[in-house]
Amino acid sequence: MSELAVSEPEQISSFALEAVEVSQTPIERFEEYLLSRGLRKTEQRRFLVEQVFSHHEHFDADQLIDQLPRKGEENYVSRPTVYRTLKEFVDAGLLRRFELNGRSVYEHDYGYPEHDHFYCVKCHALTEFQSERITQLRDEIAREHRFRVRSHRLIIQGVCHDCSSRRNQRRRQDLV
Amino acid sequence: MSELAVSEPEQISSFALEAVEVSQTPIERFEEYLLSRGLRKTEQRRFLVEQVFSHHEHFDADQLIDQLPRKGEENYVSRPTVYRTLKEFVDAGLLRRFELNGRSVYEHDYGYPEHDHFYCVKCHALTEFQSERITQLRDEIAREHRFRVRSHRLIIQGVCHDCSSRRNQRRRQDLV
DNA sequence: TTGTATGCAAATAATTTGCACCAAA
DNA sequence: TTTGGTGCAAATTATTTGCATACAA
Repeated sequence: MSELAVSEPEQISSFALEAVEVSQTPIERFEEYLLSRGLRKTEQRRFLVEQVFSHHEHFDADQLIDQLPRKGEENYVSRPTVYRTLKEFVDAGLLRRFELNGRSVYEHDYGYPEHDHFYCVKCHALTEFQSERITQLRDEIAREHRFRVRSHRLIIQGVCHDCSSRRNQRRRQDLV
Repeated sequence: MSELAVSEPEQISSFALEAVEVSQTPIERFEEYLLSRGLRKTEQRRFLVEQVFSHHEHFDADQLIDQLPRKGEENYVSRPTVYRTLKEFVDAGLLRRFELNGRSVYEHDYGYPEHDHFYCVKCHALTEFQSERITQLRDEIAREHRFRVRSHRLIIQGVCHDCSSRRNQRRRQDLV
């Protein structure tokens, strides 16, 4: 099976990266988006924006739902509404979405710097890194192919430093 | 909705790239894999290797099944067996797998050069390109982060040349 | 013969949809 | 008031699994 297709639930972690300069908070930007489309400011949307932009770096729908109030509790948001709202966030440019191991993973886009990921096939950690060189090279290659770039997604798979150094002895052999 | 998340069935196309030097055909290599694991050479496996390595560049399970014989016809292979066998191909290093729009997409790995993709958000074409510079940069960055690279996956999203040039007038405005 | 492989039907898992009711503007 | 939004239950889609049977070694 490919490295991108492990079946265990993955741990998702990340470095803290410096925030990008933005004139509005994600909340303000989302409100503007709603206004521009004639959509409504509801309790659920307000609550979800807050949650998503206070807690996470990467997450999938289930991880988000898990840390939301349960049915019956205050601020409960149903599963379909979570999915519908995540779509709106992507649409509004607040979140970016990609797929890993068959499920959708979301990460902050608005106010968050461009970055790529290392994916460790041992511990399944998804770790961010920044490199302007990648963007430069990407644009250069796209120019050569007359392709108009909108964005890109790069995941480097392999074994992270932790997993290849502090690995117990009897596993050393698998590490090359 | 993100570019990676269009819901229409995507067209998948590619450039012809030069084959990499290999000492065995995919079929031979698969047989060796089966042998090494004590698995059996069955009609279904033999037929699927042939199909996959004669027809496709990129495909998903449904596209493959569509061009296989139907139930009742000669060489019919059931859906579960197709999925099981695709997994074996990935395991054997014959195919690589990645996810696009929520489904698994497969491409030739064995005997096929390393490459990356452009994904056109207008026509949904997935087009291959080769660049050693990307691999170099990837390895350089990984070294800096002490990450042991096994492979990578890069998809550049945007608008392909065809879609941005021979586009009808009333669409010009969406092209940035 | 002996266990692996296959096909079938059913099960999963993630996500989406239809619809009646609710609420923001 | 009017139209969009929500929750619920059910539907969908892709993929996987249990199990009885078939077949390669």
